[in-house]
Formats: sequence, structure tokens, C-alpha cells
Amino acid sequence: MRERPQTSAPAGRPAVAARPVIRRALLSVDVVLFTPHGRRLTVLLVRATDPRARERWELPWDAARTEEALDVAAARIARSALGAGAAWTRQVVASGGDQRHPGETEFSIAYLGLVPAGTPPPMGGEASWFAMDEIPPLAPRHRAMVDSALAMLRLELDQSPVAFRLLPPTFTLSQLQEVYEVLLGRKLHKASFRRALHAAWLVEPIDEWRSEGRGRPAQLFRYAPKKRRTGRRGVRFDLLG
Amino acid sequence: MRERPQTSAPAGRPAVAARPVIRRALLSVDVVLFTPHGRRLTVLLVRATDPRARERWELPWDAARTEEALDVAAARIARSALGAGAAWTRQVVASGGDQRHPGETEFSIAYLGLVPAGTPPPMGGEASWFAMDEIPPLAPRHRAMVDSALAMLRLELDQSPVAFRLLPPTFTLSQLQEVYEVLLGRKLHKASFRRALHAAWLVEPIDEWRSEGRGRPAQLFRYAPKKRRTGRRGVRFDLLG
DNA sequence: TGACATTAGTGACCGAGTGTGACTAATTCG
DNA sequence: CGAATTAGTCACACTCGGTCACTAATGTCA
Repeated sequence: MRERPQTSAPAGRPAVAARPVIRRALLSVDVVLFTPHGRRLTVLLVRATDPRARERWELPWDAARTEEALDVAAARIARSALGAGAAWTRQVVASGGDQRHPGETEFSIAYLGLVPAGTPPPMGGEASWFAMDEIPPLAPRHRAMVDSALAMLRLELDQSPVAFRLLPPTFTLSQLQEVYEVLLGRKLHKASFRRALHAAWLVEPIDEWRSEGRGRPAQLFRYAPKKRRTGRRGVRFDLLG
Repeated sequence: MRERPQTSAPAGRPAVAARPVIRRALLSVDVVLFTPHGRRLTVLLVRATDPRARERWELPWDAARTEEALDVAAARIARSALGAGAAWTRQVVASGGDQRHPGETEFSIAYLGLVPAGTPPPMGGEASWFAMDEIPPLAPRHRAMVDSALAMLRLELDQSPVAFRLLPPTFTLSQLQEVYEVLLGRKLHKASFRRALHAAWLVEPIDEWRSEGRGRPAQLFRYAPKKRRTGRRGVRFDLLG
């Protein structure tokens, strides 16, 4: 799943690469960027900048700066590692010194970022997408952040329309369903999925069709939420756990 | 709603009170403790330790210690402020220097804690419960933490059985429903509530009845989740927002 | 003491929502 | 052409959730 390092001039990741590798920061901001690759969810990792690092890969991160808000820092770090900004970010978890950080920082704040499908990592092989089940060894704190970020993403899935952030501006309903299936980790029934989607007035069809190989061409849709749904319903004890 | 400061010897809050008020910490851990008082949700505030503080009340907090995990610190701070430990804690949010902290710390990590109904604050009037709509002026970062903590609590409400942490070990179903109503901020229908609760096998009746004033005495229940509910259902687009 | 208010608890109806299978539609491949 | 494949819809059965109506057990008060 890891994308081949393109054989080109090493560019990209200016700010993160320029981070002084010796200084030991008290607080770091670390970013877990997700994007779908086919039926698999992938995470962006960058090569360890410190040559003495125990692991060869790590999450994009940098020391927190006192003059910069945390979410601004997360956006900056994502942009440095990816070249482009994330479509959506959200704070995940703060963790302390009981788990080792690749930069030996005392505390860390992890952010989650979503990147639309098809966004390549910058050239030079300094950053690559890894499927969730093929993630190389990471420092324990980074490994925990990845798991927490995925859990947070799944939590967020039925609170905000995050799935659309993982898709290009126009997409087919099969693509959308595939994203939901990847995030939920289970298959969904086509008819149910479309019925619920239609009832929520979240997407609108555009006058374009896309044919991918064999089979009937699919209509393209765009995310365009129409109404406030008044829906909120009763207490759902059945999904406690 | 604020409880009268009992006129007794000033005890309690040893660790927090002993915090050096001058030292400017980089990172603080702040705790938002909730408990229900009748039909209102209340938050624990302590008197500002620094006499030069702009606000007279603040959330219990302390500087983060590098040798102590964050959740351990939160538990310690809760115990210092309340005398007893919280029944459940959860990390809420990390915030940075764009909002003023009463201790002028650069970064803060907020924790949410639930305290069973009926737990009094320690003697001496150094700590009191305040209803959500009667919270005195707080430093902006603390004010934001309270709001985030309530939002997180409501989110958590249908993910884990947190409501039971706000009740004593045995309770009536009316009490349980009242807690849900306070947390959700709306009335629930009795029959629906009980039907859903019964179907989820979360509580079991004990052989005791309690009569509170007039009306039929209510049976007491205890939290005792029985089965794994297999229930998970389809995508709920309708509650996106 | 007996009517009434009050709170607890349950049964039943009904409409909306959900899981499911079966169907039609439009394309590619051989 | 027909088979395979993917897109899209319909209809049925069942569940779930909102609601009303009723019974039950207590305290209050005339």
C-alpha cells in the first residue's frame, strides 16, 4: 500500500525537515492524516528526521509554539508534511510521558486530519501513505495516537458529515458508500444506505455520469446539505458500550 | 444553587491549596467536575488561590508533572478539590495561549469528571457546586472548558453508560430518567424511556422500594449490564450536524 | 373515612424507520 | 447476441419510537 518513493529531486516538508532534531521540547503537536485508497484507509507517515531514532517512520509533528494556537499548529504541520492542507482537522487526545515519543517530548497533543482521496504525498519519498494494517513500527505514543485518531474518526462519523471530506468534490454514491464501509468496518445494504441518504437531503445530483470499467455508469453527486433535519430522537441505550 | 459555606474549620484541598501561586507553568491540567442537584447539573469551582486573580472562582487545576500521567494528574486534582475521587473521568480538550488561564499557563488540558449525586464539597467554603446557568465569571479558558466538558458529556451519553455515574449505586427509574433529561436538556417520555431501558438489559431491580413524599413508592434498581447487545444499526444521516 | 392529587408502572396502537430480497437499467466483454 | 457487472429502485415485513390511556400505590385534606 505504501506508495513508491518517486525518483525525483527531494523537495517538500520544509518546516518539519528544518526542525532542530536535538532540542527536547516539552509539548509537541502530532498529526494523523487519513485518506482512503480503494477499500483501505491509509495514514501519512514521514521518515524519521533524527537518524538516531529507533523507528524509521513517524507521524508528522513539531514542537508547540506558545504564540500559535494548537489547531493552527496542526494545520501548519499537516501542510508541511503533505504539501496541501487537510480538508478537516480535529483534536484527538493529549498524552503524557508514560509512552515514548520519537522526539522525547514530555507531552503531546494529537490531531486528526482528513485528506480527500487521490491526494498524493509530496515527491521525494519523505512521506508515504500506509494502510492501517501495514503500518510500520512506530514509537508507542505515535502508535496509540493512530488508534485514537481512528476511534475518534468513527465517533465523529455520525456527528458530522466527515465522510464527505474523504472524497473529491464530486463522487458517486457507490464511492460514498465505500467510504462509510471502510470507516465502519462493515458492509452496508445499498438500498438502506441510499434511502437514508436521500431522506437527509445531504447530496444533490449533478448532470454528469462516470463509467468505471464495466457496468452501468454512475451518476455523480456533490455534497450540498439542504435542510436542518429536526430528527433527534429518543435515548439509544442499545448502542451503549 | 451554590451551597452555603459551612462554618467549620478550613480543611480540604491540601495539594491544590499548596500549589505555589507565583510559578508560571507551561502546561496545566484542569478538571470540570459535574454532579446533579435535583433537576440541575452543577459544576465544582474552587476559590482563586492567587489573591491577584481577576476572577474569584476557578476550576480545580494544577501544573502538569512530567513524571505523572495526565489522567493520574486529573484524578489527583479531583481528589484534592472534592475530598473524594470522581466516579468517572475523561479527557476533554487541550487549549492554548489564545485564551487566558487563571494561572497564566501557556497550554492546558481539561478533564471531565462525574460525581454521584449527593456528594458534598469539602468543608470550609473553598469549593462549591454551581448550577450551569449560575456560574460566576471565570477566566476565558476555564469558561470554554466548562462548555466543552458539557458538550463532551452529552456526546458520551450515548456511547457509554455515563449517566449511571451520576447516581448512587441504587436509584429509581425516575431518578435515572431525570439525569438523562438534565443531560439532554429536554423531557423524555416515560414509557419510551423504560421500554428502551428494559430492552437493553442495563439495570436490574432490587427488592427495595423508596417512597419520596406523596405518590406510589418507586422500586429501586442497580446498574447491572447483562448482555452484549448486538444491535448496531445502519448509518444515521439524520443526526448529522 | 373517602375523594383527590401525585407519582410509579404497564399495555396497546400507530406511523416512521430499517433490513432485506428482488427487480429493472445501462454498460463492457466475449 | 447473451452473460457478467455495476447502478439504481421498489416493495414487503418487521422493529422501533412517540403517544395515549389505563392501573397501582401512596399522601393529603375535607
